[in-house]
Amino acid sequence: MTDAATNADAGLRTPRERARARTVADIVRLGREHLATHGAAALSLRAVARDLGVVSSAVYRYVASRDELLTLLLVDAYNDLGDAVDAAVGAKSEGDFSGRFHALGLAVREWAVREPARYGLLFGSPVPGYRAPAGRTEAPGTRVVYSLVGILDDAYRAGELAPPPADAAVVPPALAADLDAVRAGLGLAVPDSLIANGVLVWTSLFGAVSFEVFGQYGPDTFKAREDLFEHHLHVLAGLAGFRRG
Amino acid sequence: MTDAATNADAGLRTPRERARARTVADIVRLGREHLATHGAAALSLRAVARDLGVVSSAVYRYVASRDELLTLLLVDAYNDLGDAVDAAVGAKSEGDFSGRFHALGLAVREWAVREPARYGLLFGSPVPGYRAPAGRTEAPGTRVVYSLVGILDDAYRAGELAPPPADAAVVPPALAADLDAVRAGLGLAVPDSLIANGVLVWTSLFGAVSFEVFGQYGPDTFKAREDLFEHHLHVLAGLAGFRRG
DNA sequence: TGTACATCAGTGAACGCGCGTTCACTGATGTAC
DNA sequence: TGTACATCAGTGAACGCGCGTTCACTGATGTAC
Repeated sequence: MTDAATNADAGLRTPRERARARTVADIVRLGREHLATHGAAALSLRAVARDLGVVSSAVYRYVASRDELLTLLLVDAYNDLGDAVDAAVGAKSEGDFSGRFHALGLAVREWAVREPARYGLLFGSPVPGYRAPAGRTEAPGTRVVYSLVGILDDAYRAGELAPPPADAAVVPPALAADLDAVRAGLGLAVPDSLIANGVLVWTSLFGAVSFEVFGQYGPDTFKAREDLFEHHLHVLAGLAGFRRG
Repeated sequence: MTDAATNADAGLRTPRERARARTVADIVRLGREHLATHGAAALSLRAVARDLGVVSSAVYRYVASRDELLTLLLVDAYNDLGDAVDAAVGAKSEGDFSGRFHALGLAVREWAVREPARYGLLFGSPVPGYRAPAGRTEAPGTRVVYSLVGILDDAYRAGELAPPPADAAVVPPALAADLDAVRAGLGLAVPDSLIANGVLVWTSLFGAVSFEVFGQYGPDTFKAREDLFEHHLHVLAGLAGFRRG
């Protein structure tokens, strides 16, 4: 039994409910595999039905449409990535903010390299014609960035983040308003300049991962990709405000 | 007559050759529009033929296959972006390295915002099942990064780039070998640590643009997107080695 | 405990659609003598 | 300058394929009395 099926079974009474949950989990798993080999745009309910050994109309018992399957896969992928990041961050001690930051970055990269198609679904070009339904993907989709924000805010409160030099801390008023809203919405203590840098660190982390996963570096230029990424993480840590150490 | 058709006509003698070049340019233009509205994975020769007002088999006179049309569109988009970047950089005086750097970044973002689908084709998830043929996309595909590298190397030679602090300049040997190969291949003067930072600046620039274009920020969080991007560019300039100014 | 009924999973056929690509063909445009 | 021939653009039909989704249906599994 797969982990997904085990999870899906939790708290379900009747055999029918359990069988149903297991079938939904199978559909998600097969969709995942299909995604990995053929890409999101080519994801097809009929192909999933074939792999499931069932006639194509039967999957409509479990999934209302192709778009809903995509939503399930999106949520599944976000949670898988979120779990990987949480596990890596949680393995570091609570006060080791810099260690947690590095663990987060490495976990994102590792997951992306291991799951390039699912990473592409989450962070690549949007799937044409698909719009995520309101309220289904927001929570799982923000897990990583909230974890990152949490680490930086905790580090700041603990006095371990150095604010950027004054001349680099100037933020235009319209942007300051956005950043204030972020701070208020998430209950943060970090000042504007560090939030702004944090956003850059966030986008840069995913930019570096995307370039590697999407093949922008070309096949030969960088052989020491782990080293390159770790160097990037090191520099980004400095950008985020961590003092050298 | 479109610009593309004008360019395609250059140096062509006979009316037939000119008509042919104009038709190929029309096909590329229609493919571009199709791309913008339906995405790369949905790009279809039949749809292009319909828009061209011609039976589907007729386009095979001009384009050997769907994959070749994709290649044409890839090259077309790379060159369009490259032209936009060259124009923006060229508008700054030769010695204004920092200005050139900012112009490059802003031009990339502006082009991407104006052409999200083509940007996605170049920098999003790879098109499933498509592999660029060797030798067709490399040159146009490297225009922007070569421009960036040129600006940074020129600035370094002019003494306007400060190398990072010694403790941030440590590069592991395997990565140093990659960076040495880059330096030798491109005839650069910049030291390892600045090349490494330059790679991060490059990926971060596209990471920031991709987050904005692919909708990762969410619809509401940042209203002052130009300000945010300019702030990022400012910080990235510092990372690249430009002194504050 | 047994029976009548409701619920549900899965079938198979069908609808209407779009796709890439091939092929034999018609007619118009260009070229060589 | 006129004619015979070659080249090329575009047609229309066809091949075989896959897709999402609907619908009436059969049988098996569960539930209420």
